[in-house]
Amino acid sequence: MHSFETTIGRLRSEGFKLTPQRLSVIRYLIGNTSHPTAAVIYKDLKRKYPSLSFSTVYNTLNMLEKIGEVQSLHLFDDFLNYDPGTEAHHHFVCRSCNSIIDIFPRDAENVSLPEGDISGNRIESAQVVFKGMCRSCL
Amino acid sequence: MHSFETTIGRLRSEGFKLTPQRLSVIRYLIGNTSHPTAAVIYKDLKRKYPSLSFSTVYNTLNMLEKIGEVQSLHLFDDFLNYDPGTEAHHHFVCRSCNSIIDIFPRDAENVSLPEGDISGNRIESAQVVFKGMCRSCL
DNA sequence: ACGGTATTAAGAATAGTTATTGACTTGAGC
DNA sequence: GCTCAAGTCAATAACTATTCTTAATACCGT
Repeated sequence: MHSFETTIGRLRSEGFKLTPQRLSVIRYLIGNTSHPTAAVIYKDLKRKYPSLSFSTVYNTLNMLEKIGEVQSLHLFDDFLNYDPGTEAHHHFVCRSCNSIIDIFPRDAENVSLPEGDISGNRIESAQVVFKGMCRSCL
Repeated sequence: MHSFETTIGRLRSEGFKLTPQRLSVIRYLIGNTSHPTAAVIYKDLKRKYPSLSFSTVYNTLNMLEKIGEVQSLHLFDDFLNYDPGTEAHHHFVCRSCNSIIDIFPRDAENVSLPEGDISGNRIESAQVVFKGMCRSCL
């Protein structure tokens, strides 16, 4: 996710209106590395915006995903986690505490993935999901 | 997934009964590289077993997953695909035809993943998902 | 073959996400 | 600042893949 200013600039230029609800979701996500679910975002923002509805959270997340400001992650069976990371990166999922940890290329020197094509199929993106025990649970 | 004989031997030794429904799902999956969904398995087997129910397909798949004979894949938003591959491998998903292609280590010499730990987190498994255009759609 | 018990079939239930609806709000042009 | 069309909001209904429930059935050791 880009800076607050850049993000709302992008929304404006895409024709989206800047509502307080949208701005609050954006503010919530910027710099957030916890990969929150829609439910968590809703619960947290509900305190400040008691009239906030679930649909608005989903609508905003889907809008942000469409313009590439957030990414939804299917790491668990029953819900999505939202990741405001823009830079390409991977994820580590702890099987004990279920936390999701970003793994950036600079921390993953041993990760090397092919580019171009593999077995004749053209690669456009690649995502690695590591599973195990996170440093806090070891 | 192992051979038919090995797989039913494992079921037997784990105390599971060998019902025609289970055997039909196992036969359907062995050697199947199409990564079928539960719905597809159900539809296909329904012809031979008109009384087959959806729950039985799910129950059987969950049982097979529990003993490690199949793996469920969360590659799409709304459903799971089942993979009878036992050997560790990765996947390529075509954004055009949505097909899922197995990528085995022998075909992925350029894929190298860390072992042991990453950023202090202990890695127990790793899954790579490539997305792009498959050779048939190029 | 029998009996105990796991499994099945059918349908209801669940839960996360999406769609619908009708009232409201935003913001561009005057 | 005002008006109005376009778009958004909140509430709730709908959707769908998967799981659960329950009574009836079928497997398998004896």
